[in-house]
Amino acid sequence: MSLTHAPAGAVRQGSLRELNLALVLGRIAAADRPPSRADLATATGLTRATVSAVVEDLLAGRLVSESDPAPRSGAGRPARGLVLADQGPAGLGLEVNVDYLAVCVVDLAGQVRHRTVHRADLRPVAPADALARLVEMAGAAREDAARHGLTLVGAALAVPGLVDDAGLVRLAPNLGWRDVPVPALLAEHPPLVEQVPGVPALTVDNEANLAALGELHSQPPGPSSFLHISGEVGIGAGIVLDGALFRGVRGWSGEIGHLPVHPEGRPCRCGGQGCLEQYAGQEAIVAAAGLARAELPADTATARLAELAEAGDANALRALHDAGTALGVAVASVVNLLDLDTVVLGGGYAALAPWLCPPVLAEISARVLTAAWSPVTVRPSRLGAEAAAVGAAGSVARRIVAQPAGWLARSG
Amino acid sequence: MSLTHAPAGAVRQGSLRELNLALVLGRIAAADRPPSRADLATATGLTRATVSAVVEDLLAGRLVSESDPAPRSGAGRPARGLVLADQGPAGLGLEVNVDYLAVCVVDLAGQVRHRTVHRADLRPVAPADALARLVEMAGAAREDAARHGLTLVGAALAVPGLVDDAGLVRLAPNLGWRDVPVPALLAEHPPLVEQVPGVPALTVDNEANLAALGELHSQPPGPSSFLHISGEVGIGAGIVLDGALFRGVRGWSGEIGHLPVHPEGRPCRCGGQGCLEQYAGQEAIVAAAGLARAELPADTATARLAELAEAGDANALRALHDAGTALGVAVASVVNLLDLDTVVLGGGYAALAPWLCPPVLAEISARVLTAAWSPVTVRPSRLGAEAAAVGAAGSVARRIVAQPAGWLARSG
DNA sequence: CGCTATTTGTTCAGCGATTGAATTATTTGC
DNA sequence: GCAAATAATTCAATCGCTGAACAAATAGCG
Repeated sequence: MSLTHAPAGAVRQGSLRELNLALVLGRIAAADRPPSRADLATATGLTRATVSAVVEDLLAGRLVSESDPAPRSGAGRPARGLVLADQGPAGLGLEVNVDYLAVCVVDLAGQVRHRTVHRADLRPVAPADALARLVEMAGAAREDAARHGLTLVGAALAVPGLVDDAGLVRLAPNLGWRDVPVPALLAEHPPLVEQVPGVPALTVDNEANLAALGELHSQPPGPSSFLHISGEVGIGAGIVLDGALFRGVRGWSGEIGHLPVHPEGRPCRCGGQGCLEQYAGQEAIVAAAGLARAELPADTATARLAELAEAGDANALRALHDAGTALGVAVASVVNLLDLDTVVLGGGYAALAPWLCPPVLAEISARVLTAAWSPVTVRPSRLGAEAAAVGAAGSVARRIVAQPAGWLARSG
Repeated sequence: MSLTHAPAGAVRQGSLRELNLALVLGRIAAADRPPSRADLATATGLTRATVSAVVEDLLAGRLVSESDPAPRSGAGRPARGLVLADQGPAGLGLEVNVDYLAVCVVDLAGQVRHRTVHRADLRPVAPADALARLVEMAGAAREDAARHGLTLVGAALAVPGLVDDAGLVRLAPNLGWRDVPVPALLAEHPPLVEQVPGVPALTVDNEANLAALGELHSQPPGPSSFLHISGEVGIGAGIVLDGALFRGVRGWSGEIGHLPVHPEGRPCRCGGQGCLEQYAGQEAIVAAAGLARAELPADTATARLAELAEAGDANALRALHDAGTALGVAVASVVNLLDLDTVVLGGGYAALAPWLCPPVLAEISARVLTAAWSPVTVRPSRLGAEAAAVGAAGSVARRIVAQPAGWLARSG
């Protein structure tokens, strides 16, 4: 229903080809079967002649390759199928979290081609040292990628905190980071990726945002608008609207953990009262289940909760039900506000989804005016704990698909 | 930070001109002074030759006209200023509300060129009859517009309720409408507007959404992302993100009135509990202020409240403060979620803003994590009660600006 | 008053990309 | 073996942008 947006800048002569390169490549990426040139022509509205010319450029630039034709019945010359190349540009995903470092490489098709996780408590580690370790892991990842014919063209770093436009980590409370200038710190190491026009060498983003992007680009394709909630010690959300992450005016959207669910309730360290985090955060659930915190390292708390709930432990079940109800109140607010029909429970919530979903759905159906006309789906995330790193790498790869001209200009 | 979006469809030969027509016209519309062709060339990145050719088309199509040059110091041939034409296409805005019908005409520049309001209690009137009256008013508006050289190219109707994609009014509780097929009812009358390719003859939308669009296009230009809250008997919100209305998956976004602000609080007719509407809706404020409802027609309730508050009536002041606090809890949720920096109080709230803003701001600063880094502005709406009708008409006019090719194809 | 510098706007040959029709390539079905 | 059908390419024509040259109009200055 919204007005079609014109491209932001001028539409110059050459832009025409750039736009059609992106259009055709995007179609190839979105197709569930390798499309032929003729398929692309009918799907895009371009003529076959134009599609052939565009595809020739894409083949020359090694962004797509020809594959076995999609099976077809009837007479006629057989088609040649087109698929995203499994060699060529790829994205590097980095993640610093409370209890692990992760690095991964994702290719154009969204496949994870490399993954390394290094478990360690990062809270006592200085930011510069944590990043240095990450750089070391990334170096190994790059070599591995090169052996598969992949060239890293950009990196994205996920951190559990607020990041500003310049990549400065303003505040990552659970990590103990404050005002960490990530790009400057990484600039002291040799460059991780090859520069490509139109692809930033490094972006830094909130973990919840990148996890949502990971979910968006996971296979098979899901809805293009949804809410992705990362339930860890803090609770963050990534809001995907019409296939694009919504970042807000300053990039700080999705702070669902501080939605007031009991306005006169428990005080929160954010200064507010009755924030969701105080009722559905990891620590709150653990406390409500009667577990001693000392004997529960952060990274096993959800596993332990799931175990207890599976075994029918009454305290754990009650704690999860109450957390789910609080979460449902917050989710009902979001759905009333944004009219989304899909909510994905990610991070630590993914493993607890069997117990969280019912109370969340109950609150939604009780509190959302339009739920009667169209149901809301609540389901666990597809990707595991490393959704953010995969989403980070994927966001780089997607950028090449969305703007192939930069890569093509580079490789001649 | 977001990826630049390519146009949805194919970029064909002629699309290039279409896009540049929209680009140049958009610049003329956005400029605060009449720009010259040279200004447009530097602003858009196109060459002066291209801009001249594009402007020639726009002049021929009567979408822009030449005006006195913008004052400039220094030597050189004087520029010819370009402004949006005050004759040519215009949008028709229609509104059915509980206690009035409104019709208005807005030209390309966003100026209101005609306005008619007909006060009446519409609740006992059948939808078909209400629409028939509106058509009659629209006929007069069209004649008046024609005398000013304006051609109506599309109509938008604002209703206080939920509307689906096809224009069916699923539910307008305060009006007593349910499943009213507006397009079909209007099709029985002679057409209101001239058909132009790319401009729908009629769109039906929620009043809160269109009021937000009215605010977006009001002069002088404000922020491109904000929340607009229409506080009437019900409370609706229009969410504007990056200069575009966000409608949600099914077009039912902005139901802020049913955000739970006291999850275990008063039951709401929506079936939920503790909805904002029960604490900050018109009826709730009136009741809290101790006013007898019988002696207060809906359309004077807010005026009476403002009067009492102005006079220092303790009950009214307390009622407004409590309502503002409840509203602030809901607004804090929205700001945490979407990271907006501007909240506009519209509808009945506009007149009550002096008393509502302080408690709203207090809740925001207490509950929004990022408020410390960047303040949130809360202010009353600029447009009056007919914001929705003006926004409706303006949305049609803006569509011509965004897609001038359709109009130009029509008028040769 | 006349000259120069400066800025605006137009003209025009050139060029890149799309277009549509014709052509070639390759397979199925009779 | 031949006709029909579908895929992909070739090529002259056309559309719209480009860049440079040119014409128009004014202020500043001697």
